[in-house]
Amino acid sequence: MSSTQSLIRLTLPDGSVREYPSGTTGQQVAESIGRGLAKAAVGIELDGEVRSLQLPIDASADMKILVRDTKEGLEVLRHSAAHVLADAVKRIRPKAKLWKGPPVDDPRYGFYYDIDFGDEPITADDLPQLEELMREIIKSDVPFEREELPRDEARKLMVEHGEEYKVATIDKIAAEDTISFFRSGSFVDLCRGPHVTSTGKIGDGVAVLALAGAYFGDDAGNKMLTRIYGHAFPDKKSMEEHRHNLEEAQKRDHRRLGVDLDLFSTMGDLGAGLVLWHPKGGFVRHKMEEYWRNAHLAGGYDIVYSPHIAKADLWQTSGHLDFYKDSMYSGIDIDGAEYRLKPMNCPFHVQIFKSKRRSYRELPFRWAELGTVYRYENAGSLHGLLRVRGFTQDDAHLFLREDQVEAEIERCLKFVISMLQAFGFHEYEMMLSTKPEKSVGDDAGWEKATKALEAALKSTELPYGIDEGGGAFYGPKIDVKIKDSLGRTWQCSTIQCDFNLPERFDMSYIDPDGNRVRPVMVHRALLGSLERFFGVFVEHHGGAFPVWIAPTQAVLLSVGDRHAETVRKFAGELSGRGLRVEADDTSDKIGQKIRHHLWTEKVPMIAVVGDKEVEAGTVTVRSRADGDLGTMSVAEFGDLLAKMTTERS
RNA sequence: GCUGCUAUAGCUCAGUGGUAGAGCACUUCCUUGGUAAGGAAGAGGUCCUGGGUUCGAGUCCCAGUAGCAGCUCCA
Repeated sequence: MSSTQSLIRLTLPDGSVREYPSGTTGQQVAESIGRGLAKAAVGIELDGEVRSLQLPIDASADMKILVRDTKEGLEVLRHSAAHVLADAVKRIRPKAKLWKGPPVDDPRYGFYYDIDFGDEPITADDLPQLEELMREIIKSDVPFEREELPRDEARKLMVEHGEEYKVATIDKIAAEDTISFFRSGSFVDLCRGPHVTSTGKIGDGVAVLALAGAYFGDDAGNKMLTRIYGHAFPDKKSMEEHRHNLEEAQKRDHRRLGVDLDLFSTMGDLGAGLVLWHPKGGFVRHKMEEYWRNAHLAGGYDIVYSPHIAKADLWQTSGHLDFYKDSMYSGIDIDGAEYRLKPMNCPFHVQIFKSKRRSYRELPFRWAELGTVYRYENAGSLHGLLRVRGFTQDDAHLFLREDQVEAEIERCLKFVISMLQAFGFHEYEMMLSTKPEKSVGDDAGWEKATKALEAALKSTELPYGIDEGGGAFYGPKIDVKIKDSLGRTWQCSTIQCDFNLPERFDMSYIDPDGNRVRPVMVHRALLGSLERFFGVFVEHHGGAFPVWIAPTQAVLLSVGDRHAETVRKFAGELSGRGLRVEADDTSDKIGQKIRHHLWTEKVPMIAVVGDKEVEAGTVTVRSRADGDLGTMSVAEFGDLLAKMTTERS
């Protein structure tokens, strides 16, 4: 360390400046400020760089002490927990070879460690033992000691330990970078850090959660290693809350609710990734589509339809066979020509455009279709309704003159937001993706289109991010992510400019001077895939659909058998008004009926009919969301349901 | 596609190489009641499919199919 005892000046976040001898460690600084702080500290930020507490500081800098419950502090905590997990693993499998163990930003897991177990694999049954070992290591409170080694010594150390992946990592570390290790007791791991000062600082909020495969180097061409997922929180209580949240998410899983509420199924003999819509799920989807169609017709769109298959030539011209052949189903021979199932709707809409000569006076065209497409997805990526092989896009294509682009995109984005709000999503994350390295179309076109997208984003006055180089090869795009009731985000909506297809299909319209001019093409989907959106919608509402879209809006319950006739009569009156109301005239007890309809079947409203109600021609209403709504006439109850239906609540 | 795990009643799941089980749901009966489970009886099975080992396979082995967790991919 520095032999000169010069002083360094550290500026803390509150603006105060403290002087220390050069070489003072972050830990010592924290202790000098306060014992409580020193205890909570897990790392420091020095001029914006996160570092370990045990490192000496040898220059003046802005310094922030990271405590365990900040974002940066948690990363250090979780990184250290990963290190302890590796230590635990080596105790039960000394021959295991370590690859990497970073903290991760995932709602379910805090960190993982990728390990090659060779011919001594572990199973899920070993996870509790690993968690127990981690707790022991944490309890023994062994110091984390950081040391730097010259390259050849570092290499030798890892070769001695049989850590071939670590040796490979060392060989990849740039010459000017230092090679550091962290020791805790007898365990040593090549690691950049930062780590907490001792294992005890990790605390008792740790868990070992799951086991999975992961490619070495995250490359599908490489060998598959075993990934162990864990989590670490500042305290035990947070960990318990996390487990509780995982359970809550499980209860809302659309695959679970799909079975429980009899909405849809994907299993059976029809083939993986294909969906059967049962009557109730079909009804909800029907209501979604009905709203969608009406909104499009009101919003200046025309509705078009296209077939499920087309000649391979069309997909050759569009470029799909060149770019996405692996994801397209193989050809079908029809009268000696090859046909393909459609993976997208756009070429058909282009064909509609090309079916006659188009004038500048006709533009813009806004053509929308609920078009069912088929894509071959890897078997392992299929997931309920969220990732399937046959799905319906709420697709539309705009064909525009250049002077219409900006206004149309703004109109589009506003439409996206109103549609998402109609389905109960009110929080968004929007992202503008710009020109990637490989692209078609000239720079001027890209710039104009990107500006038009950005102007539309600005007009919404909502925040958005920019993904530089994240656009498709054929044009820039806006993606909208929605946030659900559990705070998870889902990408559904997209607005994409396309410079490729108009070119490939040689599209044109006639301008005022009689010249042929290329139209601008915009693809957009509001809900994305209906299957996927339905899945997200189910999870967002936990299966408890709002009145306007619920398959059954209300059930009338008879208290005793003598009310059966009246309850059927009342339900008939309400059904006659176009409301989806059923009667439960069975002789179950009222408590059981309420439990069944309101809680198990998640019907939004129930109404009880007993002696009093028969006498007065009323019903006593209870809402799933708002509880007891009191007694009202049958007509009033009908008005309430009708009002909720039109207001989409 | 890859790694690992799983497949028994409508659902959730027990099941030790030797006669197929439970809870909930369902049907019927009793109960006639007032806002989150009244009682009794009954019915319900291609133990995923196909091979193999064995006197004998739901159970062990192999393959396929489907699902789960993750990785890779996602126009």
